This record gives sequence, structure tokens and C-alpha cells, in this order.
Amino acid sequence: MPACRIPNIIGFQTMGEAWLMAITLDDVAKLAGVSRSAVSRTFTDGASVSSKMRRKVEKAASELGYSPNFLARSLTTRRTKLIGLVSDNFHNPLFLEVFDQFTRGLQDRGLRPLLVNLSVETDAESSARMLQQYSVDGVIVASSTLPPAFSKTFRDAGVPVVNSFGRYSSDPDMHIVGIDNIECGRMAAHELLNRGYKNIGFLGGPEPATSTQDRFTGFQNELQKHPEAVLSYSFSEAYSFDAGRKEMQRLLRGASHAEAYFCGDDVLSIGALSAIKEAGLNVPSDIGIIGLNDMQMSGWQNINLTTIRQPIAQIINASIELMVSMLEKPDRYPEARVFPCAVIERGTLRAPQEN
Amino acid sequence: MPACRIPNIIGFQTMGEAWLMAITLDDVAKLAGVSRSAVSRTFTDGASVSSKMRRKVEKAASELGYSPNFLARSLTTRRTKLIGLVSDNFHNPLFLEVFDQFTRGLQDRGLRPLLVNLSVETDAESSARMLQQYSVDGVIVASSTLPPAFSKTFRDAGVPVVNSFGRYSSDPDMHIVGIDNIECGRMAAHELLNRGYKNIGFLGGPEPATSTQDRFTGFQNELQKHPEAVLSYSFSEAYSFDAGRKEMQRLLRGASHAEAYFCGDDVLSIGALSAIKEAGLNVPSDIGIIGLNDMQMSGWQNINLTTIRQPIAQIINASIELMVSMLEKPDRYPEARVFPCAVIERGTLRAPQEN
DNA sequence: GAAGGTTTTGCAACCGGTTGCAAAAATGTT
DNA sequence: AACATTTTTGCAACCGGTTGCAAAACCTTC
Repeated sequence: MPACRIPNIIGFQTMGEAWLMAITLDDVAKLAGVSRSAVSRTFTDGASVSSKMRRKVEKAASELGYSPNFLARSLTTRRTKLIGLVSDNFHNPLFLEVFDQFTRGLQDRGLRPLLVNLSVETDAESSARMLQQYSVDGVIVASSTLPPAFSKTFRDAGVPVVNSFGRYSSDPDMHIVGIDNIECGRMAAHELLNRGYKNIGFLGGPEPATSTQDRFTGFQNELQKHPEAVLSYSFSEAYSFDAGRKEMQRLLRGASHAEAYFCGDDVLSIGALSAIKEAGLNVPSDIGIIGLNDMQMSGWQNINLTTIRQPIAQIINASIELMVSMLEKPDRYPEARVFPCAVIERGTLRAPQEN
Repeated sequence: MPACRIPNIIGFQTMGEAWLMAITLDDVAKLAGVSRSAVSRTFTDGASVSSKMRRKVEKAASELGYSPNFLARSLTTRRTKLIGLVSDNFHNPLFLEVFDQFTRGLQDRGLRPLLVNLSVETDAESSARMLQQYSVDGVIVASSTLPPAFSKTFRDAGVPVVNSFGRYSSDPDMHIVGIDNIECGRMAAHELLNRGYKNIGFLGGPEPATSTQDRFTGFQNELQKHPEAVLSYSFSEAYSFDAGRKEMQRLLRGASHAEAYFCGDDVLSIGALSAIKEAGLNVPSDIGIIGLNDMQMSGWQNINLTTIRQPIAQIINASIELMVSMLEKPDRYPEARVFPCAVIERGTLRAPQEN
């Protein structure tokens, strides 16, 4: 029995092995000479205990180094304070910021993120079942690419769910917080037109993703108002550097490329920028690029990407807020929270033209 | 009681509210007309049940959509399959890869990562207590900057812990997996000397971090063998782009800067590269840079950083492996696993000199 | 078909907590 | 001091599972 294993061994022997036993409620009750309920009550807030009792119990508890077992507690309270944090964006640098803020925000509210990495093969059903088996209080689905049906799996399993970075809908059937991708597309188009670009390209993320579709729709709509503008478009395989680079290389090999591109995402944009530079062309003099997200890296001076900022801090705060309110009121009416995006001007688009 | 809330409502009424009740063992037992233990046994592998019984139970279970509650189970089995994944590196892009691989690796083994974001203010004790309250089976501390004492808090609380990306020690007092930072420092110095650089700089990460210290030690040692070489050194405030950029700006403003720098980390290197470019200097013709980590971004064509690869996949696999083996044998002898690093040649150092 | 061995099953206690209820103690009122 | 009221406390049942043990059921074998 190594000495380092103090403080608390109420050791018991099995197969010649000493095990570290956790201190339980009973141990404290015994030491303090009070009932189990008394101990329980001093550790659940809102319960009635006299100050004498509380002192006695707390003394015994601290002497033994006791702290209550949350999981055992959850059995009767039906609250684990565990929140499933589900995502499939483990390759987009933006999501490190997202995870950072989610974990911090949840922790600040006494909630614990159970992280689920949804790789392609893992199916919705099994993740949902697993999260149910762990009795999570709720699930936050943080992804702009997962189909809406995914979140519904959780909802149908009776678990409060908020869909973060999901598709905006005017008639949401579950909590959803994010941006209006159609509006973003429009904004990007407007920005490009405003700077006098005529031959304009849309370099989207994965075609099936709703975020890609919506951005394209908005982009198209805006361009249609300007008959002088020429639209070309294509999609990349993923929201990744390589995909963006590859697609831009393909475009540059073609007969003629656009004067400026709206890329589906910053990391895609950075890939495209790399391809442009490799081809010996300059940004913004030869080709303009506008991205979307404004991840930290985009502001780095050697990247300096003009982009549309997605207010992730607000999205995350709102998501957590909605989750917390759902925990209190599970049948809360589904709500969509949409945050406005804004163009962040840096160095990859030419200056606005006077015309 | 909304229709979407099927499949399973054994509804009960409270304050006029319908609640979704989880299906329990008892429900299944009742429906199948068998004992509770029978149901329990069909769902715990290694238990003896006749095939008849199993069929009966499984039929009833699937009819009700039952799956066992892991947390209740954990009360008697003393296994939650929850693993605390603790880190303070939520700003280094490398760690997105780290989280991706950790979560996937743990999931593949049926373990669940409970993510803990250790911001500066949160203290070790309280995180340790919290993880204990959730009865995690083990804790993986993934950080190259946290002091070793931190991991010891968990160990002293009786929780199996492996320190990933931690400081190598020839006499480890807990499981530790990572690289030999002294050797890395040496390797960097050797590489720079080999390329004929004479005036050589060490641009370290945060000075107090053991990883910084060790890299510096190795770097220094190697340089001492070459009296013709001149060493200068400084430290940045953090492993971040901004810190690297700022420090390099400071160096460039100085009377004379080194011909080549070993930066404590890739993201630091990228910041330094940015500063160099902004100053109108070229890499590698004016200044050489070698980083450490080889995160994905370093291979991007527009960054193309020569660096020392830290084999994160192997480190993570080994960490998980050690954790799994500790779960089976908690008093396993502490072990240090050290993986070799290798120089990845790209475009930020000049070619080796023949001399 | 009975004896003997093996497997399957159910009972009941337990894991570490919480909580409704009634008894006990403390407090207030006259 | 006697009584009514409020607060505090302990008992015992419960949350949703697991498991040691003994009884029951099933196989062999003679």
C-alpha cells in the first residue's frame, strides 16, 4: 500500500490487494454521529439543516475528505449535469475556438461536456443511445454540416437538444442558433459587386451541406439583381485547406477564372490563396478572395484574409443559455436565434470602386 | 403530450405535466415475465443466460426500446468508462488534431472523454475533486505546459492518470508519454549547425514551462560542442502566433539578429515568419527558422515550415493504451514512453553547407 | 427412473446517494 | 406552564442497476 495513496483508505483486502475506497455518506454519518439524511442534506442546497448540524457534518466530512458522488446522486435527482457536445468538425481550426468557448461556458455553469467526435462512420442512432445511457441532461450539436435529421434523433429520444451552427429556419422544430447563411451569401455578393468585380465566382464547401446551399442561394439572388455580373461556381470536397487549394488549382488551370471568389469558409480560402500564390498570381491585384468565419488565423498578418465574421462567441453563449433554460423547462417552445455577420476588411479584396 | 415524444411514455402526471420516463430493467422484466436479474444478465456480457431467456428478454427490450443505464450500473461495477481529458492548450491548432485523435481513440475502446478546459484560474484541486465526483475511471492530462504537480493531484486522489505530452523522466512516478525535449533541442541545434549557421538563436516558448527549459538545455549542450557558434536566446509569453510575432519583431529591431532561430513551437514559428516577412526580409535567404511539432498547417504550401515532427498519433495511441492497461491493473508500475522526433525538411532553412 | 452433476434462474442485499413522511425538538404565543 | 406552530431530524423506501447464493431446472449416465 504505497504511502502516496493517502488521504483516505478504509482499506479492504481482496486477493491480497489493497484498494482505495471512496468515502461515502455513511462514513461521514457514522463519524459525525448523525443520520445519513443529515449528511445528504448538508450537501444539497436548499435543504433544511440547522447550523449546529451543518457544522458537525462539515467537520466530519472535511476530516475524511468526503465529497458526494454525483452519479449516485443523479439516480434520484435525475440530473447529471452532463451535456453531450457532439461535433464532426475536428479539422477546421475554427472549432478549436468553438470547443474552447463551449467547454469554458459549460464549466462556468457547472455543466460537464461529454465530447462526442462524430466521424463519418458512426451513426446517429448509436451516439444518441450512448448519450442516453449516460443520462446526459442535454445535447449540443455543434456542426454546420450535419443534417438536421441528426439532431432530431436526440429530440425524439426525449433529450433536450440545441443545434449550434445549424441551419436557420423561420419555423424551427428545435432550438437552433447560428447565422443566416442566405444573408451571408448575399452580403458576400454585395461586397464583391461593390468593389467593381464583374466576373465573380462561388467556391463553396461540400455541395450537400445546407450551409453551402444557403450561401449559394443568397449569393445567386444578389447577383441576379446585377445583370452585368457573370457568375461561375463550383464546390470543394470538404471544408479544408487541401480541398480549397485543389479546387482553386483546377480553376486556375481552366480557360478563364473569375476576378474574385467567395469561398465557403476561411480555411478553404486559405487553401485557395495558397494555390493562387503558387501559380504566381497576386492577391488582391490579380484575384480577390473573401472568406467566411473570421477564425483567428485569418487575422494573422501573413494571411490577412478579408472575410465575413461569424460571431461565434455570441452563438456559443446563446446556445448554452438556451440549453440551460431548457434544463429548467424541457418543453420550452423551440426557438431560432440568428446572429448577424459582418464583413471584416483586410487585404484580399481590392478597394471599392467609384462607379 | 406531443406525438413526437414516442416511442416510450409510461407517462406519469405531475403538476399537469407529462414527462418522458426512461424504460427501466423492471419494465422489461415485467413485460418478459422474468426476474430483474435475468434482464440484467442478458445485458452484461460474461453472464450466464440460456438462449431461450435471452431471446425472450431481447424481444421485450427491443419492444420497449430499452438500453441499460450506465450510471446506475457504474454504482455496483465501479466502472463508468468515463475518462477525464484535461488540457490547457485550447489555443494551439495542434491540439485540435490532438482532441480529434484522443476522442476517436477513446471512443473506439468504448471510453467516453469528459473534457476539462483548464483555464488559468481553475485550480488543480477543484478539477480533481470534480472528476472524482463523476467517478471517472481515469484521467489523461494532455499538456506540455502544466506543471507535473498537477497530474500528481489526480494520482494522489487515487485516480489512474497518464500524463500525455508531459516531461520525460528516467525515473517516472507516473505514466508519462511524450518526447525527449532535450534531444529535440539538440536535434534542432545540430540541424542548424549542419546548415552552416553560426549566429544562432533560440526563441523559446513560455520560460517556466519544462518543455521550454528542456529544449533550451539540449540546444545549448549541442552548441557548446561547437565553439565557433554564437548563441542568443529569448522567450515568448505563450505558445501563440502573436507571441512569436511580437518577439521576432523585437529581435529584428535590435542591433543584430541571428542568422537562424529554433522556435519553441510551430505556431510560434509562424508568428515569427510573419514578423520577418513584414520587415521585408526573406526566409530562408535572410533568416532561417526551424519549428517544432509539425502540425498540419506547417505543411500548407503557403507556410511550408521546416520543423521537427512530434509524433502525436503515436503519443496519443500510447497514452490511451497505457490508460486502458491501467484500468485493468491500477497498480501497474509507472512507465515513461518516449517517442523519437524527426526533422521535416521544408522551405524555411537554407540547404546544408559543405564545409 | 433415480442419482449425480451442471447450468440457469430468482431472491434479496447492495452500490451511494435523495426524499416524503412522521416523530422530535425548538420556538412562539397566551 | 400549557399549547400551537414551525423547524429539524431520522426512518425507510426508492433511484436503476449488479451479484452471491441457494433453489430449480436441465442433462447425463447407469
